[in-house]
Amino acid sequence: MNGHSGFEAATIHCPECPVRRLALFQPLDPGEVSIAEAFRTEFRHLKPGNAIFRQGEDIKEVYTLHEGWAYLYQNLVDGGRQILRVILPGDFFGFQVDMGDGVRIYSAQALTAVALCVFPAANILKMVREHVELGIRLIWMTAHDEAVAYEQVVSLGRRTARERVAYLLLDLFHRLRLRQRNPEGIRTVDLPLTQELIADICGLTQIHVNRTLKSLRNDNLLELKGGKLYVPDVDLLACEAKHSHSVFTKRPML
Amino acid sequence: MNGHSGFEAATIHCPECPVRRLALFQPLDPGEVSIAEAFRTEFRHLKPGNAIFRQGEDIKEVYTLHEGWAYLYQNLVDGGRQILRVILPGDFFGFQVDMGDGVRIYSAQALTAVALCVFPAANILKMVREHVELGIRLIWMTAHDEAVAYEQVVSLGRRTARERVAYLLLDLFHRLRLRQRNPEGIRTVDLPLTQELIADICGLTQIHVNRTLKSLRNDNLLELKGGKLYVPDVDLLACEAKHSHSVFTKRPML
DNA sequence: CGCGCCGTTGAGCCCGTTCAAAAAGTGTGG
DNA sequence: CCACACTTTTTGAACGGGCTCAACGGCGCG
Repeated sequence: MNGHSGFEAATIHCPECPVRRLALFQPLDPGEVSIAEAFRTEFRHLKPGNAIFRQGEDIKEVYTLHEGWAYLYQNLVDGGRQILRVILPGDFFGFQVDMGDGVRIYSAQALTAVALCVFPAANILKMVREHVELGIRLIWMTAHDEAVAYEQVVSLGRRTARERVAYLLLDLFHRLRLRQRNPEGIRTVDLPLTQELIADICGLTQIHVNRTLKSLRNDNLLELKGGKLYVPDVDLLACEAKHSHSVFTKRPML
Repeated sequence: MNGHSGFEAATIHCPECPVRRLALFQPLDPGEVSIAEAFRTEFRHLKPGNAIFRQGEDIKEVYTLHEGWAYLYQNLVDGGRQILRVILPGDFFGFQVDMGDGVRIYSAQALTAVALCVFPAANILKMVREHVELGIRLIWMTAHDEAVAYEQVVSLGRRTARERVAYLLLDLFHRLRLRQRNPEGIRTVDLPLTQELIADICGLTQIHVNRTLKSLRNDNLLELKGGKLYVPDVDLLACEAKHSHSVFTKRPML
């Protein structure tokens, strides 16, 4: 599912990689991109639900998601969990402070079937020291992730269930559209999230997510069924999501 | 208030700066620290409540807080606000993606009287290109801020009011203790937060923060009065805060 | 003294939760 | 193609944590 089409690891080369424009190595000139490939050690496939890494493990690798959906999350003592970030193709993830001796402070899991570009964590600092521009790129991406995290803090701290769900789906809608050939005309995107996952992102229960979606559907703001998200009017949904400023505008990448 | 003691800008030099061990330039060897000083353009004083920068403004500077308290926040359309991060002496802040042409996505404000080390934003990339280790340090700090933001996401998404307030005060207690000579023995710290500010951090109302503090006080977990926070048993409070893993342990800095 | 800010307390309401159950997919093997 | 198990979605009813509205007390300061 999700259009996975059986790549051979050996046939994927970074310079012609279709998701590269979104990824860590995007700003490098063609000669430098091969640097990335030299550092990449593996091209890995995982099934839906498989763990990529777990809270508490040593940090051995960092990743670029090549295909499919994944997410970062934390488990809680009471059995619940909070999803920290949804990862789409081209997104870089798994980078963390204490890369040397630290452990994972969150887990990562494949949501659909995924293909991953794997880089050894130990090489990252070496890479940065040898190629300063790559270091700057890494600073940029980490700062972007921080900004996105702050946006989620605002959502969870101050927005209602309707606003949170609207904001999440709008965000995903934008990010997915940018990965398409002709972003403008698109009103429907594939969205393999279950209501339970939406709940774990928005800090709600699955049941209340269901009622919230129903309410949004009744107001013709969106339609979510069978893994497809339909948004008739993006501006209307944006209004509902109440994002005072916007991470979408001037978004540096993704 | 808050022990502000009238420094002269000219008399503060980075190599002997008392908060340097916490700051951006901590890992540099003595010779390199003077680099930082060469880039610093100003040592600025602000009064309580003064804005450091505002949402929507161009990004012209980044900062290290030298003395006092400050915080980052976002205003919402409905008049509410969400505090994103509390800044203590030695903390570096104001760095953001799109440093060149972007605008602030959040505001920063002095909570007490503050003293700031100001660096021109335009020089940051130049600095990184000339001193790779400083770039690595910047990656590290940004990744740390991201981790702290994720922790707040978990708090706001999945924890009760009691847990959120307990977690916040415990976090501040830890951070403040680390800035003291003899961290172990300390049970009381200065904490100039009003209940309204705590509410804006924890995503609650001031009234409910009041009731929550009362409840925590009744259980002998903490005492907060007259700008002083007293924690009789850190472990007991940590248990209440329910942080499954800990940003405190293995904390790389701060 | 009077004003403004901050903290405290009470009463009632509402958004989102919990508990419970049924309906509607979805995939698997016979 | 159907039977079966399992996951996901839907709906109902009742509870409760945190909010709103309102009022009062304490404290610092001009």
